[in-house]
Formats: sequence, structure tokens, C-alpha cells
Amino acid sequence: SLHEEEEEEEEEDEREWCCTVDCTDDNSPPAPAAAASSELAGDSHKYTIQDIDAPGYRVIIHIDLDCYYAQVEMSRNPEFKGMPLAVHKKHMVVTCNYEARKYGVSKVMTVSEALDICPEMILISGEDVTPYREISFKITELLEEFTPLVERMGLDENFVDVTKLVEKRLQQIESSGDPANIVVSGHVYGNQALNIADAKHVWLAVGSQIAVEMRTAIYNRVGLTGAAGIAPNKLLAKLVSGTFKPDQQTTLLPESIPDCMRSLVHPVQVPGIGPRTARRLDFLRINTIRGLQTFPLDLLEKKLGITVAQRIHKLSFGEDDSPVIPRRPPQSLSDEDTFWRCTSLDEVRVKIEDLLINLLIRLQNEGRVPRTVRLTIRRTSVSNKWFNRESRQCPVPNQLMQKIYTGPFDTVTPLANIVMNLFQKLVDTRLQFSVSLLSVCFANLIQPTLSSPIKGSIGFYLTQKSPGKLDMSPDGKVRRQLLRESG
DNA sequence: TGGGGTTAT
DNA sequence: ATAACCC
Repeated sequence: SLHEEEEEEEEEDEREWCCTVDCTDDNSPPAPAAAASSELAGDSHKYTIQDIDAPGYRVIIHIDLDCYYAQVEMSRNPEFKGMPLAVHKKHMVVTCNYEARKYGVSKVMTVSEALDICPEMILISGEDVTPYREISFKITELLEEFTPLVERMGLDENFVDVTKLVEKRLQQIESSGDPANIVVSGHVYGNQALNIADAKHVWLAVGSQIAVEMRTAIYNRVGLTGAAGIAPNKLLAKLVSGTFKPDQQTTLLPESIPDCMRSLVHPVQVPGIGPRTARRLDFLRINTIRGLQTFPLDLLEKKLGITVAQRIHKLSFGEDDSPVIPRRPPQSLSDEDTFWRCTSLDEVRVKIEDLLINLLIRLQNEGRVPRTVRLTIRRTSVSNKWFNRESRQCPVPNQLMQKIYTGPFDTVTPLANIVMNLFQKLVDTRLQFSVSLLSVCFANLIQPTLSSPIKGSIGFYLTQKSPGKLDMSPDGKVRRQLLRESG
């Protein structure tokens, strides 16, 4: 049963909801918080606490870029400004801008449905995510200038742990006896009043000001807008960042946590509870947050296993200890393509070579070498409606990678041979077969060392021969030729 | 739905 | 190698 989510129609401008101090909802850089709603009452309050790990005192910001792919396309082509625009992959709309939403266009709609509603809409294929990936990393790097504690989620979301930044600012405020104004920037969830005598409130308020600075920096330097949520943990920051959507931010004060959790209609809306777990909860007649909160934990543990049960039970109360995990070099690189069917070994080989070529370019940009290669397929079958993927993996022979990096570029072929071998492990090619997805993944990525001299070979050729490494033709043909030439 | 990623088992 | 999660 594929779930059909109804589109949450986010209405903009519910400003009366935002009683709080300094609504910064427009695209212009937010006004410096000049309006003093509340003031540090001399030295009668102590906001800093000695133990930065004291429970409840983390300040996490979740930043969620607005309709990301569509926004990138609009910023790349200013002539699209004000026009309805959607980005699609294959037949599906994956993102659209707010102009398109006014017509009723939404994600999870086919391209033809969207065009019926809005024939003049601009359609852009987003199958090649390279530009989105690059801008996404720019934004993460920008956030890392504030603090290294930035965790990426997909291409358009980041978590930032600003606890230490907040600490620092509060120390400054206290030491410089400066009558700083402590206000919340943007919305406060549930319109709760800020209590400056409450250290937790003050910490989050300072966090909200950092969030404004981050959003402003993203707008000024990359030209994109986003929503932010500020809360004591990742779960809540993420939940609350969605409450006021385009280009606004929301802070959650601790007293509103129960309301915030109860605002969710179904457990599947809790990040961390996926469709699978949600279905199992449904079988247990747990279909509200309240139901999950009150369900006996020991019974839940027996039904779902101890780790999942304990985790989601805590999540239902808005509790989440998980740390913000700073970015590391990627653990894997993959490329995939779907199609209606692919039924011959020759076709399979062509597609696999194409995937490999793209991957080798990315690998070279990362300067990494894979120890493992994995092939994943989906069989086209009518009965198997259910999204099944199967994979086989094997080590990449070390000398092979060396040859690929140093040698003539027809050496994709040996790698393709290896992947074809994996294919034959998955599919009995003596019989008729048909697959609708091919995915190649390089995993177990290592940094080449002096003992495995791999650096600067293919990279050398690519940078010499193609100034625009990354804007080559999307079908891989140009790349293939370039690579051949380089040999 | 698509084209990516992650961690846990 | 699979299964769950995220976007």
C-alpha cells in the first residue's frame, strides 16, 4: 500500500501568530535586533552554566532550504523569477517553487498531471544532481565557518550544534556588563512568552539569533533562502523548522515540547520512525503520538526489539540524545539509473560503463580509492510491486585501480568486467531476464597514500583536457570521449 | 516516485 | 547482504 500523503498546503504569512519579537520573514537581510523587548536585568541573572553538557542545554539549529532544487534552478536562471517552475526526475515532479504551488502543483505528482494544471510551467530535469550537490556543499562549508559541528542530511538540510557558540556569546554578555538585549528572532512555537530569567530560554534565544545570521549568510553568499528550527535537540529542531515555511524560523521553548509532539497526527511523522516501523505500530493499534507515549514500554520492546522500542518511545516525548555528527569524507559514492526494462547483456554493459565513468570522475574529484564495488539491481516484474533491490559486492583489485588512474582510459573495461561478473551472480543470464534499475556503488573508500601512488593521473588528464570538468554533457558521451582521448 | 546517502543487524 | 532510516 503506497501511502498517498496529502499535500500540506503551507500558507505563508501567518504573522499574527508570531507575536514575538523580530520577525524576519522577508528576503532582505534581517534587521539587527534593535527593538528591545526585554533587557538583561543588570547582573541579577546568570545565564552561563559551568557544565556545557548539562542536560537540556544543547542548542541545535536545523536549517532546511526552501524547495531546494527549484530554488537552485531559479538562482541559476534569473529569467525564471516569478514563473512557476518544477524539477522532475523521470516522470515525477520532485520539487516545485511557490508560484507552481499556487496552481496546485506539488511533489509526488507526475509531470503530465502537473502540466495539466499549469501548462506554462517551466520543467527542468533534475536527474543529474551534480549542481545541487555542489551548492549543497557550499552551504555546509559556510555553516562550518560558524562551528565545525555541522551534520548534513541529504542535500538540502543541515543540523548545527551551536551550544558552544551560545556559551561564548553569553560569557561575553556577562563579562562586558553590556546591557544586551535578549530576544528571540523569528517565531516562537506556540507563541510562548520568553522568560529571560530562565537560562534555557536565554540559550535558545541566543541560538535563534545565530540562526538568523546563518540564514542571512546563506542568502548573501549563495542566494538561497531556507527555514530554520531552534530547539534543544535534533528531533525537535527538525520538527519545528517546518512550522513556518518559506524563509522563516521557529524557536521551541521547552514548555512547548508536549504541544509540539502532540501536533503530530501520526507516529510516521516523527523523524526516525519510518514507514516500516509505522506499519508495525499500526498493527499494535498505535496510531497517535499519545498512543505511543502511553503504550507499555516492556510490551513495545517485545514487539519491536529493545533498541527500536526504546528509541522511538523516547522520540515520542521529544527526547533525542543523538549528537550532531560532523561531516566526514563520504563513506560511499554511487550512481544509478532506472528504466522500463533492460533485457540484454550488451545493454546492461553500456549502462554500467556509463555509471562507472561518472563515478570515476567523482572519485577522482574526491581523491579517494574504493576497496569495494557493489552492484544493485531491481528486477522488472509485475507481481513484485514491492520495491525489491538485490546487490552483490566484491573487492576492487588494487592494481586495477592503479591502472585506471594512471593508464589509458579503456581501462574502464576491466572494471566493467568485474561489475558484469556481479551481474551474473545476481541474474541467471542463460534465462531471459529484465531489470529496471542498475546502481553501482563504490564503498570502503580510502585515501591513497604514498605507498599506493594513485594521485594526479586521471585528474591530470581531465584538468588538462577539459576546463569544465563538471559541465559536460549529461549523457556521458562527451565524458567517454574525453576519457578515451586522454589515454 | 527518483537518485542519492547513512547506520544497524 | 540486507534492512531500516533520511532527504
